[in-house]
Amino acid sequence: MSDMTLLQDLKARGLIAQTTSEEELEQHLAENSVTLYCGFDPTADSLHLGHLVPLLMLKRFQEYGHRPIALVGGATGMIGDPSFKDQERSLNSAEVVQQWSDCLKAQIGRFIEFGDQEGGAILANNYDWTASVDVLSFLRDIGKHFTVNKMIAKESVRQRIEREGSGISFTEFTYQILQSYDYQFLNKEYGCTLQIGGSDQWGNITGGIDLTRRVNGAHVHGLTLPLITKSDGTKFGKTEGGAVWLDEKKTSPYAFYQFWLQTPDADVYRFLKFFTFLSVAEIDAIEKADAERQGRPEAQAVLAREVTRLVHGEEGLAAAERITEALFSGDLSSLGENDYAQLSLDGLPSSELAAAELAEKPLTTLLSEAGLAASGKQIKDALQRKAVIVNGVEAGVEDNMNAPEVFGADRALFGRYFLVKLGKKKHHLFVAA
RNA sequence: GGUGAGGUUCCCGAGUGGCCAAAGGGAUCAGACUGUAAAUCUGACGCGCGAGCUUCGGUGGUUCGAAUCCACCCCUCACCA
Repeated sequence: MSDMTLLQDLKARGLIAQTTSEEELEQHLAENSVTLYCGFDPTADSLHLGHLVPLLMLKRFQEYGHRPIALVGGATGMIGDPSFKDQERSLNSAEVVQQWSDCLKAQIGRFIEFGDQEGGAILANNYDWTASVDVLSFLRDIGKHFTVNKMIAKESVRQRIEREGSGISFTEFTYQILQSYDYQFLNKEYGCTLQIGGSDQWGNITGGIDLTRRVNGAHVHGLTLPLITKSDGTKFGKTEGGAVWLDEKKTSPYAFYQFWLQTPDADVYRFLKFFTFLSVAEIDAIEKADAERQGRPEAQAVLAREVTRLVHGEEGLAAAERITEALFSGDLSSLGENDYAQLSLDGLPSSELAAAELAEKPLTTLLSEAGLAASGKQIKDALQRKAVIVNGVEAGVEDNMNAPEVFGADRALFGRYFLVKLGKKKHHLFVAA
């Protein structure tokens, strides 16, 4: 850790989009062990990469001696945040939100140190203090402090109000009040004086700051993180299969590792600053070394290693590296029988192969069912381009109806394994039943 | 409740009786080139190995033939009440 202040470090990493008065915040952080919070609404049964930056941000604050509160939005998740969404969202049932909240709680626990010690984090759920508030109290005690004029003026909902072809329900419109109430409550209850969130949360955060001042008479702060963008303009955090999740059951450590390994050069140094705890100086050194070397940069490997370790631990990282080494070294013969069993345990996609089915199933069906492509058409395309390799042997279109031979016992490794490669990066292990 | 504008394949967006599985763009996937990068070029892109099958908010109807015409219904938006 360098002798920079926290804010200076965050700034150097490009992790600050906007803050309330920077001098005041700097001073506040210098003089106190600050209690801060960040909310995570349960919109799925797992957090995904979009949540990682704020999550790590809480950790960064904790490392500087501050106390984070991770807030699970059991209440706000029932309403739906309209901020910069161009469409009204459908509501999830109470049971589902409840269940998702529990999932998030379990995940968040892995990133931050919880407990009673100095700086020990707190895990909260806004459902606990929101659910019991009755409508009249809500309207009189909280709603009275908001003017609709101001609420409408917020950029985060303006487009929904102005834009033709959409609208906003009263329910979603009320979201900002609910979130503001959280801040006010946490300030009163835990002395929380800083809220952080994505840049889309600025409107909600300032709403909470105003409410806290009005109700508690306290001067509190806000800080937002930049939206993570990719240099080519496509959305960050998506792969072919959709979002990259933090839950290892939804995105295996191997897939997670691969995601980072494939980071474009143009983004990788920025991402190192966002997603790892390596110091800015160290990252700059890597960048410099990469620039001087010809060929493949080191940065992606470092990034993949660091982030995978953060999210999946040493074991997850080891598994991911084992598979990567086995599949991309180009040398299948180095793998022993046990290694194949381990591959599937480590999270390489795999499935069983029923010999009886081979005769009637074309490869297109077989491989698309295994998840190597979304449809048989795509498999066909790959076959035509010689992009399907089974245990090192190319399969072409003419083999399509020839599964019994392609997956013949004589071609199996150790009598039962078939490693199928589609394209450069997709692998699947078939095990003869 | 009234008036007007709309609902097209993942997204945007053409298409107003056959030449439409439906232009164009984006996203995505694969090939070449590379470094499991970018850029570029090529191909695919509703489903099906195939014959073929199922789409254009919904349901009926007109027609040899409908995404395109008609009726009713559902939904969205805007303005008015």
